[in-house]
Amino acid sequence: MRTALLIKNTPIANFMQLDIEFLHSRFNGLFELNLLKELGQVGTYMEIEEGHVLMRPGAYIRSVPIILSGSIKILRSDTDGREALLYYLGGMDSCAMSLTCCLNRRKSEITAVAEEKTKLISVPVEKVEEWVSKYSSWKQFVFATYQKRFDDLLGAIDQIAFRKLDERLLSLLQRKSKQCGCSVFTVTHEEIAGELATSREVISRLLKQLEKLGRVKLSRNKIELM
Amino acid sequence: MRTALLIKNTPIANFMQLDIEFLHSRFNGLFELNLLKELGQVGTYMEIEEGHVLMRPGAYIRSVPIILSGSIKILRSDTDGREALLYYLGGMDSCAMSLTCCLNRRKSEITAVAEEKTKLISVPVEKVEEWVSKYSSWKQFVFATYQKRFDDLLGAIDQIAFRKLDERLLSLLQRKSKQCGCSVFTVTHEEIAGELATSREVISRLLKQLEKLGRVKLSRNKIELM
DNA sequence: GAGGCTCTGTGATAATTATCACTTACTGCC
DNA sequence: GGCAGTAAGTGATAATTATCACAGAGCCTC
Repeated sequence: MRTALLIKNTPIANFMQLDIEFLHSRFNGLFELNLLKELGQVGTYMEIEEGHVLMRPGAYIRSVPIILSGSIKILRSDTDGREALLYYLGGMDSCAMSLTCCLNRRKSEITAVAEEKTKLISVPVEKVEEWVSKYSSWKQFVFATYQKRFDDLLGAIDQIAFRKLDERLLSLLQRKSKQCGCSVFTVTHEEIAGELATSREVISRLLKQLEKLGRVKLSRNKIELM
Repeated sequence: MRTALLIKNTPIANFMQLDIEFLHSRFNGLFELNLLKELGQVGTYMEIEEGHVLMRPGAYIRSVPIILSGSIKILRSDTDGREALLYYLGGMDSCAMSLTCCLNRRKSEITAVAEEKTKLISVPVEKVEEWVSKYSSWKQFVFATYQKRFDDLLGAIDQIAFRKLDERLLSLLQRKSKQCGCSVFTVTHEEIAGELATSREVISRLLKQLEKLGRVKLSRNKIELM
């Protein structure tokens, strides 16, 4: 069963207006003042619950997110339901896929899921394009986003192409631990299997192996990294 | 031995000045006239022999190529010499990695090899950046390049993460056949193994299997796709 | 036509990963 | 406490991929 994500499709909470002080404190230095003003007018603040699916393959994308806090994981899905983790989006990150899709009016080719409670600003597609010409800081931001995601994808390919599953598993656990800022985190073997494009049994076994080596401690829905 | 590529490092031939008529015929509609003029002044025309290595991991990149004809394959290498094909660059394509590196003065993280005799224009790094602000057609070109390479990488991940080696092999052969425009092409099992991040023996066996199925015909340095 | 080089074929075997079919464990809820 | 539902553990077995160790084939050169 790879549809575990789908049933956690909890609603988005806390829409609110963006005031300029808030934006200024967050984006000062990154975006110019006029851009911040426009962002305040047309951007939408959102809080996304953990597990919420922000984007699915085939869906049209009408906005680009800028993550303020929390994290979003981006997965690639193939036709028969298998998945692979591409990368995480964290603070001040944005999504290259949504940029591409917005700028070209294309459908999403990835899945985006909130890994934890996440706060973000959503920018409507028309502005994404308009601002590229209008604000040099936005143009820089868009370039930087492409570059970061490109690097992330190269990293994903390194893992998938060159590393064995046990190594990939360990580095995924380390990333998750880093992300939540503590050594113990909530995750099922099934979910990990999805991110590493393999099956649950395989992950269960590898985890048991790691536990025997004293690298992790396992319990239901939870993994502690030693 | 994965260094087969290195020994084919034949020199670049035929530097020449670019005249405006030539550029116009190639880029008409894509680039505006003033950009074409500048391109003629600072761009360098090159013909690259098959097998020439244009770029290696760790090298600084001082120019961005625009491919006029032929094709370049882009490989990712890991620390212990293994390689994986990322994508091909063909007509009017450019390389996102070199853009990223140029714009950030970073070192290359990929290998680029001419798959066949290739003609290209090389644009110096300073201009790449300058033109993004100066010419909207260049900005569009850079965006489009990022987007295309991003898609290519997603495609590479699909193959590596979700497909079995025999399928990947077959689709690689099909791509090569398409590239050279004919059903028979020159390649060694070793080279294919490098592109698919596996070993020569594995490829030899899979090819034999395909031959038994009547999908290919094998001979030394050559594969014919049925 | 005899070496020498690279490329290819292949047996034997191991390591890794995948699948099937269960069992067992944990949690929440009535 | 009993039941339902999800998560995790595990044996058996298969499929896939990797490695090692050669043998033979094709081709170039002297």
